[in-house]
Amino acid sequence: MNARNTDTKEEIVRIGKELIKLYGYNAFSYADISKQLNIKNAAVHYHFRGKEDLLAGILEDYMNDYISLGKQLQASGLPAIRKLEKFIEKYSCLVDNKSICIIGSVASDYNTLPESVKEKTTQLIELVLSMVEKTLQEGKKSGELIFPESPRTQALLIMTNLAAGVQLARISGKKDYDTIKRALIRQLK
Amino acid sequence: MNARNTDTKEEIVRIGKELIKLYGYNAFSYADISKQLNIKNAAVHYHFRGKEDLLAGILEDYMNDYISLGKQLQASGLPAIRKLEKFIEKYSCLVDNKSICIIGSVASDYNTLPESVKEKTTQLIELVLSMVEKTLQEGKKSGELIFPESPRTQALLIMTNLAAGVQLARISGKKDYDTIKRALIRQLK
DNA sequence: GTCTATATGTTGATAGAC
DNA sequence: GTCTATCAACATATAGAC
Repeated sequence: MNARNTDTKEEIVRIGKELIKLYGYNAFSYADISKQLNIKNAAVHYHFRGKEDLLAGILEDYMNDYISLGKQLQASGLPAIRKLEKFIEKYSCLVDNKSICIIGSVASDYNTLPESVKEKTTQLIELVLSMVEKTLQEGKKSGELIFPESPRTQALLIMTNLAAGVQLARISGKKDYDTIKRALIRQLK
Repeated sequence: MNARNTDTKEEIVRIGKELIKLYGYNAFSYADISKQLNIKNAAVHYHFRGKEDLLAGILEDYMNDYISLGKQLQASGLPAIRKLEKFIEKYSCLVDNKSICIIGSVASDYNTLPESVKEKTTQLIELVLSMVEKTLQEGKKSGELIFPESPRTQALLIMTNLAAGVQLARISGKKDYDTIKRALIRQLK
């Protein structure tokens, strides 16, 4: 049963991650998750005592994802612009799935999030921002990338373009997102 | 009673606008509104049959706000950069009130919004985007503003910087938002 | 015309069955 | 250890009182 437990718990997190990007923290319920797993909604409480514990689990899983992506890009030896393009590609996928990024999702719902997880959202954002910042720094140093702002500021600009870009795309369509994406990359060379 | 009716209805919209920027459409309830007005939650249903009707009212009110702002700026005769700064100032106020912009709010909740209002969100975004676009165009023509992209693309970049900027500010603080704001203005000259 | 008492459904969560 | 029957609280919404 231990194997199955682990499976169920992982499945809950996987579905939770999908739902929070599709609907936001407040707009999905344990029932939405349990239905997909053919169990009762209350069963989710066994794996995650309350919804805020699930949210903490979801955020931790995202942090692991980004740490993993960072290591992968680091090991790839790709030029900085390619690393950034790989990163941006993740956002393009979100658009195709009618989803927004986890950062925009928790930021939009921030005032309603349980206190216990607010610190984790800060950590997640810092993690992602510093990833982008480092890659920009690297590209600037090698002369591969040219941009007027500091790497930190440029990272903020890029991240906000992407985060709100995927949000906008839900309403005004993928065309606007693609416009933003292309302009973004163009401005780095 | 007619005067009082109008008052109550206007008050409901005013409070609704605050709440949707603070918590999002799904995270506020008729009870949150009725408490502030010292009436019962069900009384709100008299003025707005259902929550989606209230949302429609809120969005229409925002459209009037932006049309009004547009006319005001147009009549001001200010240089384009000043007009944009006035526009950006609205976003700085949002940060101080721990709020996000209506566009980011409805975009984040878009997948859960009633079908009847989705078209209105598109109209609202188009309205705001075209306002910014026109001002950019005007500044470019007069040589006052210098930017590499088309006015439409530049408007998309600015709007996404602002929309996600205020979201980010909730979590990582106003400092990051101010950094974005300054970079934004710097890049137009 | 304006608002309240009440209904109905859904939510997150507890206690306990297997 | 894993999940289900059940609950109390809150959501939106209707019927009807004043």
